[in-house]
Amino acid sequence: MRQERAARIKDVARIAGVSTATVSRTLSNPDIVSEETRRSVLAAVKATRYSANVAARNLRRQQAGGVLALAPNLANPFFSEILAGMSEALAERRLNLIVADTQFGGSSQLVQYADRSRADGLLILDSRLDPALFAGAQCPPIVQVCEEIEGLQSPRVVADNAGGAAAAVAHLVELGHTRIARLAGPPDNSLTRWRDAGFRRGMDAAGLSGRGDWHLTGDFSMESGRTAAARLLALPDRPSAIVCDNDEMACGLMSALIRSGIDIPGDIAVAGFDDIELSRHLTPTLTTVHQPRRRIGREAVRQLLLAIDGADVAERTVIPCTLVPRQSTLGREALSDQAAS
Amino acid sequence: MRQERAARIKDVARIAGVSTATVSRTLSNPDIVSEETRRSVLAAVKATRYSANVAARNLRRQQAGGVLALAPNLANPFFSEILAGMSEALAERRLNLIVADTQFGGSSQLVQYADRSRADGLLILDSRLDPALFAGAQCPPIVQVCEEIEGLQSPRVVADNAGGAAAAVAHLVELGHTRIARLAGPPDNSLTRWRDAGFRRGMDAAGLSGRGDWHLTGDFSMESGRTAAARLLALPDRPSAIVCDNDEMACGLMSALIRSGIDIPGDIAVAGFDDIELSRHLTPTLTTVHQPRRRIGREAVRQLLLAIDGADVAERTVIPCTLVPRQSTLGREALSDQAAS
DNA sequence: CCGCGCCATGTAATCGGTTTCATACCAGTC
DNA sequence: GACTGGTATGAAACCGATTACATGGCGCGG
Repeated sequence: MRQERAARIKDVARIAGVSTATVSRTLSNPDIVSEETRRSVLAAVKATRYSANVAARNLRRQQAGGVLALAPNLANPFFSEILAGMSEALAERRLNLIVADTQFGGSSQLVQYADRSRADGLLILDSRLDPALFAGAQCPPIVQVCEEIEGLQSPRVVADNAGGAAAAVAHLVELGHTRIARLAGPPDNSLTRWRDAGFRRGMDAAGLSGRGDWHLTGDFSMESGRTAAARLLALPDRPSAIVCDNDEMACGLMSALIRSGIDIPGDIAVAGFDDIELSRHLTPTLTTVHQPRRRIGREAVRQLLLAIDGADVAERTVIPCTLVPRQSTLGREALSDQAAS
Repeated sequence: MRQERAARIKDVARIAGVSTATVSRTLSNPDIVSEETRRSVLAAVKATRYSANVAARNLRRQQAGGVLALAPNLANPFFSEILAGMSEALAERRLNLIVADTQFGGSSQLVQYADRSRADGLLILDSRLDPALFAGAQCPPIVQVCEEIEGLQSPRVVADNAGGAAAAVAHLVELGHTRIARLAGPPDNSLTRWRDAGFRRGMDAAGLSGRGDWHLTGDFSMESGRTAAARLLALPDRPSAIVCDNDEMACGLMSALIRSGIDIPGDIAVAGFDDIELSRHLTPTLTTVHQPRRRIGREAVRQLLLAIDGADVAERTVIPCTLVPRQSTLGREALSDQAAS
């Protein structure tokens, strides 16, 4: 059994007794060839196990055959479900999902990604990228996902960050809290800003006013949640509840508070944001705002495909979030049977 | 400002006053052109913001410019760090990482992935795929990662599953346990088999013998861990420790045991496998076997690149694992200050 | 019976690079 | 001064598909 070269369209044409044009037509648009021709071409395709050369097709069609997702840290599980949604949506259109971790290679490597021949579209999940990277005329359509880059004009698909934060406040208010603090993310981050707006909206709706010394800031890491706990404990006048800008910080905060003998939610109720897998396994389980990540990924692809096809695209698509009440606000008894949910 | 077409190599050549061949040489092999020519070509490249068309280059070079990773479920965070390692290693060679979720598209879509023109290599992380998919002569080099497909001959990069399981047993033995049970994965899974071998090796080394009724089976899900707990509790003669084939099952098992009033590790010590992020946040934190996932990803790429370059490749590369002792075997006090680690 | 139009198909241009082969030039050697 | 060898470069083939354009045949209306 000799090592055979892959069949080319010429081989198929010869075997089927037609021209290469007819083979191509049969495969991409079967209806326009006659029944008989179609049969013999398909037979030849099967016999030769022909499969079109992707590079040749892409060259002629002036396309790349794939979409590139730029994420700040692939190892972060927050992204994996978004990527899964993207992969799912792209598979329907037979487009590849190419992923790149923006922390490797530096901008010298990144700049070449903004190239029509490399990707038919860009899904940007990292707000720290320089908008200038995508300014060239060769840059394919872009959709920003979750985070937003100031100064980069493109459609965005984001979670309802404001609505989610407002819902968290409303939930606490409903439980009787009036002394509500906030552990925010970095001030220049778009997520922080939207969640900030939602927090204030929620407070206003309840007739409450935020207090300056109850506004803590972190950097989305567990460690920063831990250090925020120390600042919280040092306050002369402690809040009865705190809304955190993500689950990691909430987790760090909770574990530090618990170690200091604080009861959650008895002394302080805690709410997070994102609903990462971890949240339902903490002790106590963490009340948080769920982002439908798979759906966000799918929707981002949907918008990108629209843009690639030249259709009108919503400048901003907002995906609703839902509050998931758990023990960190409700207490252990109320939910003991749902610990697994 | 009119919408300009991207510059082609011809344009660069004209501006620099040389042929396209010289431009191509200047960019891919600068040393073989004269100093003067190089300068004028590079100036023209900069002026036109020229960037080579990827499809054209790939077509001529008979390559794909990327490597495809096939994973069973992208949303599973276990894979994300492996993918991050792959992405990192591929970036050095300027190869794309294309990811595909094997649960979408079915095998009709999958079969076309095994094509040299689509990917320069395949990284297979899913052992449930049909080896026949990769039997064609057009199939690019393959490396199997973590899991192994029986009947698919190719290099493999796997964690030291046997060694890890043996280390878990040794750890329990050292703590004085002699009555050690096992919660295994699906019997036909390659991970289960290797961990099984390691478990027996560890037991043998300690002069212990496994008991048939202490061998439970699950499917790697938390739910199956939960149902295993019921079977464990129903045993007339309970073990003092149990080694689980992954962390998810260990997690489900622990939460069900705790709800039944069992103390961990007082009544039963529990060990897992994988060291997923969750493990260090459970209560009690879970003793488990850490797999260096990023390194596994990097190593898999290294082997694949060797295979692509036609070099000799180890048929099997085993990456060492390390046991991470935590509260579920040591008790809470012993490690209370390390809860964060 | 002519001519129009449609349908199925073939011919050949085209996509944009890389690389082989040929050539011109120059320095060094006898 | 002819010859050799090496270096820098250009002309053109080539990668393998898709598709614009051309063509031939056939049915049908006038």
